[in-house]
Amino acid sequence: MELRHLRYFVAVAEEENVTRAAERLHISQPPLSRQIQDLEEELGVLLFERTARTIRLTPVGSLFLVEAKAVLQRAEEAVQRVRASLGGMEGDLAIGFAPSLSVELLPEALRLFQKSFPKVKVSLHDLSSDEMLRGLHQGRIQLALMAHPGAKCGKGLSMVKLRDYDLCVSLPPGHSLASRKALKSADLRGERLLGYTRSGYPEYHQQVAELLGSAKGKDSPVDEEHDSATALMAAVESGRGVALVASCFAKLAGTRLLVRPIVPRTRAATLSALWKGTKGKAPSGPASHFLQAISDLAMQQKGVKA
Amino acid sequence: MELRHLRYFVAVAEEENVTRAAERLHISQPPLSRQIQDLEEELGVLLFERTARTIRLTPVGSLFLVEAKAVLQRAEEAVQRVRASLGGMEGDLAIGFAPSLSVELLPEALRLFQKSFPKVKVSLHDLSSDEMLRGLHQGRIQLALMAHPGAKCGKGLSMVKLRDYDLCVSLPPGHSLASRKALKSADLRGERLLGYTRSGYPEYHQQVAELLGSAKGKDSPVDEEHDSATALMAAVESGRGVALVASCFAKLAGTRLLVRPIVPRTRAATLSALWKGTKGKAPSGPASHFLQAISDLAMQQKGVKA
DNA sequence: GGCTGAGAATACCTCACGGGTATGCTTGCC
DNA sequence: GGCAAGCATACCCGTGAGGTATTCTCAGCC
Repeated sequence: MELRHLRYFVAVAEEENVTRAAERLHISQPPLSRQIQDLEEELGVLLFERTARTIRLTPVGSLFLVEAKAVLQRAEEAVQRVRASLGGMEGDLAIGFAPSLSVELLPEALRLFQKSFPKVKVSLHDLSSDEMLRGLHQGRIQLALMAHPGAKCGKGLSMVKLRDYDLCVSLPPGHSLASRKALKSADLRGERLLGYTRSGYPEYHQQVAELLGSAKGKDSPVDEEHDSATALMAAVESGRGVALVASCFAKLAGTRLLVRPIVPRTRAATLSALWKGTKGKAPSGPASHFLQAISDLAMQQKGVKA
Repeated sequence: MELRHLRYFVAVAEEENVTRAAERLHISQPPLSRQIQDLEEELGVLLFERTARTIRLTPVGSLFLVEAKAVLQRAEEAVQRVRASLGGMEGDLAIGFAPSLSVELLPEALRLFQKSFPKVKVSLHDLSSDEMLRGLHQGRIQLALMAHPGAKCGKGLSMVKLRDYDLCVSLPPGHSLASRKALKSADLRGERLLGYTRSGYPEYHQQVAELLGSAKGKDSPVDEEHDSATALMAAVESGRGVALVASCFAKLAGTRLLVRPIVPRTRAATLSALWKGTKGKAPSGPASHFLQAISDLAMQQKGVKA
């Protein structure tokens, strides 16, 4: 029996659903089923009652849930204590970040992290996606917070999704659509559309094209391209048009601009964390703790939203 | 971090010697070194002070030793509790055993086991080595206690060594060599030598031949062959000669025969436990607990001897 | 009752890593 | 200085954890 078995068991027990538990653990469903079966065999005990569509703890399983949590808790404590005895971890941590996407998570995560590891020197670097990937490979940054890079992520890097953001429309205050709580894609007909540059944000353009089609009879529905969130914000503020942005743009814009959700909900972007190392392996050093902090936070916010 | 890391760490910390710890864990030294390094890296803490020839806990390491033991303890407890909640494990356990070799360990191990698992029905089967191997494959026995089968163990079986036994000479009381505390191989010159059958115990014959060479100018130094310990005992008792036997024969013979060690010490046989399953994997069901009990006992007796 | 979709189990494959062997490196000791 | 004890490094191999594709089962629905 390994701690892995206990972590997996707890996830399944709490979700009462193997598929969801697998998502939470960032593995796929079948291996999780098998690990649970292995655990049951090793213990010689049936932990779950199964029907074809449901899985629920047996009484013995409930007992073992308490026990398993206690063991994991104790293991966590052991690690904490030995780390604490060093007076907190020291070291440097360089993080690359996409400001517009990470605005909701990064500041709070940073605050949490520095509370636990005050001696770690964190440096933040506003970089493009390509720069981040290069920076990771070259070791100039240990962690990157950026839009999900899809398949082109390259070898030697690991990744977790942190948070999905939906598409929204950003308007200047006083705009004719400002009174609406939510907007449909049809509402944008006739509006001058501002957006990010196609070269720097290809996924963004794909999403926008899917939403609006070639309804406007052009290659791209975007009439004017800007290369950063701040530039886009200024352009919208100046009244040159409206912009399709991710929901977290709202936080960035503060009271300068209005942000209205698109219905039905459409994915704009996924904030992911990347680091150097073979897939599935946690980063080393302070980066692992920062990742822990920001994932916890993301999970928490997700829970609140749901 | 997995429980494996903690088990390994505890072994190294307690032995203060990677090589010995590896033996105790039944793995080889280099992978153990690596796992310890992995653990240190993951914790971000130096657990051991190393010189080229020694390895000793750092102060932090000592702290973590306490913690690691506590975690393992807690995990063990978790398993015990959930098993206990089933009112103790039930089931059947068929064990094949070589009476002469297992006489020192088996009765005591059985007693310990039945104390913890009173509901398990244990059946003992006095079998030849070949019968045991077949029995394991066919599932007629779940565990075999027999002389170490060397390479010819066959696929699909796992094995651990439990205990080594040295060669001794068994004499009838009143024999001319009876007054000696220990015997050298030269002392046996001129004695009529009784032993086990060559077909049933090839390793035994090899050991004996190595000890005595062809000093007696024959194919084998053994003058008379018997196919069981009880037969051999009767033959020696009747005064037909002396027998080379494993040290545990003493327990079997009680006061009927004398048993004197050979110096220098020579390996006679190794008692091993075998079961069905891929290598390195513990047996399933009650067999795993019986194995646990008998290994613990063997370790303990070894400790006393050393 | 047949159809469909949700969700667990099964089958089979892949590759990372735990473990093995061989070897190197350091140092205490005769 | 040669030797041996003992940890680390280099490299190889097989196992098994995890992935994908598929099947199986049943609840809900028409």
